[in-house]
Amino acid sequence: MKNRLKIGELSKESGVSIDTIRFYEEKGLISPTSRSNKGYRFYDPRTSNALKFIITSKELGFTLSEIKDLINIQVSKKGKCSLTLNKIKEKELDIDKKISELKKIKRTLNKVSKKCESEDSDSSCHFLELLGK
Amino acid sequence: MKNRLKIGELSKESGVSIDTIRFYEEKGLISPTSRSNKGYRFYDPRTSNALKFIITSKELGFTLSEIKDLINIQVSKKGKCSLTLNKIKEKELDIDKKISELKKIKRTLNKVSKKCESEDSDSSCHFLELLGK
DNA sequence: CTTGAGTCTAGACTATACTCCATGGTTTAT
DNA sequence: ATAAACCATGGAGTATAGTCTAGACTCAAG
Repeated sequence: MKNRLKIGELSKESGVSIDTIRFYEEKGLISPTSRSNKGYRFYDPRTSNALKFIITSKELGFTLSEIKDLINIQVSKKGKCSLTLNKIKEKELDIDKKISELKKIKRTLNKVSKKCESEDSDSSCHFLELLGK
Repeated sequence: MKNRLKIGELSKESGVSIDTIRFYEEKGLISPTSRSNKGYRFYDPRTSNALKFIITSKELGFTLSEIKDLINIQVSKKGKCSLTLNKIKEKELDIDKKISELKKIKRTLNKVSKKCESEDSDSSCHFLELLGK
């Protein structure tokens, strides 16, 4: 495994387009570890994991700006994190909320399936009516 | 409680702006149950729940088009759902995936907190390096 | 019965997150 | 050494999801 990748190689590794990689750099989410003397970007292969994390997080409803905050969390010496512990706890609560909302939607989908599979189903019954019941 | 709301009342109930309500109507997510003879929209108060569901779902990373699909799931007679059972099962799997990704991020945040709180924390340690470990 | 708040449509404008050129320099394989 | 493939910058264009404005109509309270 190469220890540094050009942008096209990183793109293939991660599945993220070259344009998008440069766009994320502009937005401060990732950056090349160095540049060639002619300006070519060189990346640490682990940047591919960072890109996959970005894609996943986007699918979970985080904005690029929120993802940037997550990526930039750094453990600092003597228990003083750059992003304070309180902010981290806040993010954890956000995530708990998301998980419980997803579970609610899942329960509703499950109720719909069950009703659909049963014989006594009722044509007037609607997703929203089952939600939260 | 009134049994029909004008758009401004629905907006106050739901916390969603009038413009956005009309925008969601244009996109087929919601609609007024009737109109006055002069064209004023009248809503069932339950539309407020639909709007709240839209907002929550957006925060979970669903697009308006996906939310529209969810809202329009209808249980139909004799076990034949308009959105087939297979599609519903697919959605359930999507949701399971989301939940497990969220749990992974939460575990990582938790590791960061723990490391920050402990004395042996290491200034070079980074969110992404803790992710997935 | 007027006046201010609420509503209508249509269309322009904005933010976020890309995506696609154009133009020009660089690397690499033959 | 030269063509094909790759990379750079800058700027224009697109999709999604709103948000705002203009100009006109309607409703409700004093």
